[in-house]
Amino acid sequence: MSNALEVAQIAGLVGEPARANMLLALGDGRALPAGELAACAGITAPTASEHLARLEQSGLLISIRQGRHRYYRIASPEVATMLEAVMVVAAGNPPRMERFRIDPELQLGRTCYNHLAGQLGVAICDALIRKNCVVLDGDVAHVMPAGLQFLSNWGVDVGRMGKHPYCRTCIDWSERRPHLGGAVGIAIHKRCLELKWVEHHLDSRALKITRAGRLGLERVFGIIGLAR
Amino acid sequence: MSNALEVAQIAGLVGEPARANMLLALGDGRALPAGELAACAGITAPTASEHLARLEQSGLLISIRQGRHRYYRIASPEVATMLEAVMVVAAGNPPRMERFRIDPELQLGRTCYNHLAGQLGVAICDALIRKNCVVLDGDVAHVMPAGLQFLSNWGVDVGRMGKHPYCRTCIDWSERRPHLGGAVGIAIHKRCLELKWVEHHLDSRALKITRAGRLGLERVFGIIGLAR
DNA sequence: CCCACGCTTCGGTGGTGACCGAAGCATGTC
DNA sequence: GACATGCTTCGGTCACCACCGAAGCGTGGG
Repeated sequence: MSNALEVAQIAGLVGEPARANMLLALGDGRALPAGELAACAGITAPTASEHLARLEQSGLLISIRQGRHRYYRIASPEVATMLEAVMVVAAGNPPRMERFRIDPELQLGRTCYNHLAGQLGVAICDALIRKNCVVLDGDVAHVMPAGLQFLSNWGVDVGRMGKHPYCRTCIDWSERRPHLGGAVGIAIHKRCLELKWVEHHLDSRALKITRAGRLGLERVFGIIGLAR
Repeated sequence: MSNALEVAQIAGLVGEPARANMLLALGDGRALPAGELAACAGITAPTASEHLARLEQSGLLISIRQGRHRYYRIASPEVATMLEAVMVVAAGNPPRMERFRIDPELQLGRTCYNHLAGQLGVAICDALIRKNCVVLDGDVAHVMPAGLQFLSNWGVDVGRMGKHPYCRTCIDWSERRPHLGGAVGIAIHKRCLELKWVEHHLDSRALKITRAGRLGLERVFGIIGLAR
């Protein structure tokens, strides 16, 4: 069965402490830069780069370049499922490991390196598409004239951010829907913080949507019914 | 996260072609002896022995000694799930691998090295327990006087099989219920063949239950409602 | 335009582990 | 009791690969 070779290859990628560390660090759906993953694994940048390249080539991770950083994330729900299944076995049946699922705390809103992710990030992205403010095109998003106007009215000056990663889409495996990254995504996040629509919770990733935020999101973006 | 070490250890066990071959060969719930697994993997007995010992020690496989053979099988549904999850990733998303589930052909009845397994094996074991013919005790089964009588009436002389592996229980991960192995299990299988209650199907593992078999199983054992 | 920073590529080193042959042990068979 | 069979243990060999330092490349900031 030549199949066993492929199985062994995939499992072998996970079967190395440094790589396992990196994969587990990405387990909550975040995208992390190579350098940080190297630190997680306790190895130097060259070694990490080698590992990450192999993980990407084999389809376990995907990466996007953003400036001089390169963000890696889990490639698909299938990969997440596999990692979870390995964790279940690794934990031994009795102790009954906590699952490799996204923390409920993070499900609603979280930051994905400076921009909004989770259900909130997806909802905002959807709203902007519905309003013809942005148009998705692969992994980039084009901000339409209506979008410039809309965001400007809301207090985000998108006009004078000339840098390359203008507006990108970003998908993590836990939500299978895109949210907005890039400079525009970062600006939206910043504005939400200014308006106190969201506030950072516990650690720096989880976001709490405030009462004002719920009202504002409904009034400005037409977003209703976000899970509590 | 020390957890990553354990994850890597488990995944690393699968991440070796020889071991992956052996695990996949056991994927349909059978129990196979070490020598046969060595052949599956294309390695010599010493190497296979080493691998199998590690797989058992880590809880991926369990083994029973039976005479001078040692039968290995998948230790738990969790392990099977993990292997399946790895196969899904290994196959790449597009080709959509056939699942690591028991062949439906084998679900109803199959042989587990000379004795009956699958739903049929479990049903017979249940019936004998219900009739107070056997009592399970860990991985051995005691045949009660009523059982000697019952089996003798049915045409199986259990009295003069004095060998060690008299009657054992055997659980494969696909059915989570025991069936009978050992000399008694083998004799039952043999008698079913003599009576033409079952016949071998396609390859040598899948069993077909004949019309006479359904009638007989109901009349003698009180077994009804086996899936078609 | 130059420097700082993050990532990648390149060689070279060291340790781990897969593998086998030979010998040993247990079990079943004649 | 002697032999065959199946598995295990033991040593030794070899290949692979994780790892790092140094150098190279591209991007962003001053």
